[in-house]
Amino acid sequence: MRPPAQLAHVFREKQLKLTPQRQLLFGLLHENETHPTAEGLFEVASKQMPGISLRTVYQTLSELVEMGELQSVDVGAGAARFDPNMGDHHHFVCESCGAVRDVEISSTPKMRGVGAEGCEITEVDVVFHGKCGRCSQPTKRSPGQQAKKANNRN
Amino acid sequence: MRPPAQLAHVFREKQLKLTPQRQLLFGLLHENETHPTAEGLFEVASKQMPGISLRTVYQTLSELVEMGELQSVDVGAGAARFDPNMGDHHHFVCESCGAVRDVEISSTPKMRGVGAEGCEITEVDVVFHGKCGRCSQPTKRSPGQQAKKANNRN
DNA sequence: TTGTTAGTTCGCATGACTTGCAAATTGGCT
DNA sequence: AGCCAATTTGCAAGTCATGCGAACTAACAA
Repeated sequence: MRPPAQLAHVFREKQLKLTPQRQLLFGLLHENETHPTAEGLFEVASKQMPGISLRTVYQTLSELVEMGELQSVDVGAGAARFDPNMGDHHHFVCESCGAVRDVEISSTPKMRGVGAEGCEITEVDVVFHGKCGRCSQPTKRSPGQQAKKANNRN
Repeated sequence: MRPPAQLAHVFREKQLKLTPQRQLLFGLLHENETHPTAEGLFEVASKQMPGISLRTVYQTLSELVEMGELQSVDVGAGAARFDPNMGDHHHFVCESCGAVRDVEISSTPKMRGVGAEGCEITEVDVVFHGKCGRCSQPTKRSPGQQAKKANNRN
């Protein structure tokens, strides 16, 4: 993962101004492994920069995604998650505590069957759903991260 | 895929009334391979039953999903798609024309790495993005189904 | 056939998440 | 210091989906 130190370089390269908001958000993202939502990142950012706008968080996240510095992860329910890990990986969602984890897979799946030949595949998204190690072991204490809202969109 | 003829059986089994709206929607879904959205299904249904409510379409789709007769497919952008194919399969989305197709994969991906052992996986969703055969061959005429809205959520 | 009633439909309000817009502000340069 | 285009911000608006209650009806009984 690219360290926060290269933030200035990243923005300048794209002719974007180095504002305090962007510095903060970029830093928070890279020290955060929880795949936060825009709202979640906003809450964290607000503690260090009380007046920051949720609109700015959305705006900055979109820019970073466009710049290829960040990926937006759709886990099938609720708000988009943001992930600074741009390497080849996929995601696991604990349906019990809501945590989202990066995971590697044994091999990238291939399409089979009629019609599969003519397609140009540009991206493959794999999302595993289930219970994480903590949530599937009820004898131990509950995990730190809770799913704040059920958000059963699907 | 279960034929529409079993509709009455399916509903009765769950103590649900066999209303004209449910009959229509169930039938439309099973003769439709395009993975329609609730809105799309509503438009088609409206032609055969002018007064039908979009609310009823959402309601019925939710019921069918809960009954395990239908699956809701999230392709990462825009509204949920509905798929009567409950067999083991995944999806391909053409980013050019917006079409969604069922696809089989060579093998279900497995999680690897630290922490992967303790997890109980209940579902694996794979979505391929790219260009379908028609859209990747510009010499032929354009496909019938167009993506009505860009809906760049991600 | 008619009556009863719990299950349904429907329209509107509301909610979650995200983007559009324009005024105010500010970073980067001279 | 001063300029100006980029940025931030708050609010309105958009998309997709669900909550709610009044009106309606399928299914069963008499």
